[in-house]
Amino acid sequence: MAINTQTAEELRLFINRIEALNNEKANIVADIQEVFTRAKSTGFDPKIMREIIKIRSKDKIDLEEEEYLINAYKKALGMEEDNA
Amino acid sequence: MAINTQTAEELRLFINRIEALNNEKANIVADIQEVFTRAKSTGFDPKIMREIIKIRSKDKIDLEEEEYLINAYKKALGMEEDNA
Amino acid sequence: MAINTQTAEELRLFINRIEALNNEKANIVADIQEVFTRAKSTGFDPKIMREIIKIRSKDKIDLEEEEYLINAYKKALGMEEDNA
Amino acid sequence: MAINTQTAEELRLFINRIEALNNEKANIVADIQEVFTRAKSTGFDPKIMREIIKIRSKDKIDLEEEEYLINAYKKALGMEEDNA
DNA sequence: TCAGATAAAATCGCGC
DNA sequence: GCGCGATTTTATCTGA
Repeated sequence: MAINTQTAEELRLFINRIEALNNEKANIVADIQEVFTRAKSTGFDPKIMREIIKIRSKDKIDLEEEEYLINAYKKALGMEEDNA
Repeated sequence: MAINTQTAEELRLFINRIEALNNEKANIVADIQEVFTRAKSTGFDPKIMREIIKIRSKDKIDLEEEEYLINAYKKALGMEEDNA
Repeated sequence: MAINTQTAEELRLFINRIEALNNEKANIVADIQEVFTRAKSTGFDPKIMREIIKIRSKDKIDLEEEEYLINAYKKALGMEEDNA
Repeated sequence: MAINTQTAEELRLFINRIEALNNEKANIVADIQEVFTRAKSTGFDPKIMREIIKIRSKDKIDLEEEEYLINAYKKALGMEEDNA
């Protein structure tokens, strides 16, 4: 075999570590799913919840820039702007 | 073989027809991609364009309902509503 | 506003074109659905048909992929790749 | 407003929980990144490592899938499935 | 920065 | 009708 024992062992450790972290990640993703499911069964709309979470995670400047662009495009297309 | 010639031929025709339609669909998807790419190189933001297209395809009532919910959730969380 | 008449017209053309292509795509998707429906009423199982279509589209790709993976393994083990 | 104090508190808890889990997830993703970076600086190719990890996670799934596809073919040809 | 790959999210269709 | 699984669409990430 062209690869030496030392190197093979290092690779094995890296791979194992990443696979363990991937498992942890999968567990957390499952937990998140479960919270959304419980929230839904309590009567909350998961889609709106995702919207809220997204808004809270984005900083205000980005949101304003995005909204500004949307309004500019709407106006260019002759659509009415948000006035609400 | 357990399946008769007549049936096999029918299946073959259905499959062929679907595969042809899938090809047409793939071509159209590629065309859409190309338009987005050209729009981008002209200076338009594809993400905002997608937003606009989504807004135009949704009817007004759905949008208002969604916005109403978002504001209700924001208020429940002590976040400020959109007043812009 | 940030978008002048010239630019607004360009944007309008891009959006219109994409919306038209989206409509074409929706029509084709509906056609595909209709073929599946007819096939089903003829006695074929749509799920199995989808499997067959998937297999047929993947067969060629899989062979190439397999060769690629073999080379990846070899490389990871310090063996030389096929260059043929 | 449509959401009373009790309900608002429930919503707040759900959102907080999800945001906390999202943070944990982000930390793990950062850890994974860091392992790849260290492995790369040790001389391993991250792309190949990803391939290996993918292969290892798919190996078992692929075997089950292959068997399933064989049955799909048999069924499509009117032959009986394995029931073992 | 950009295209191509990867992962996440939304949508659709089935069965219970 | 509602969750569940599969497909498709969207967003993020990586390497060139």
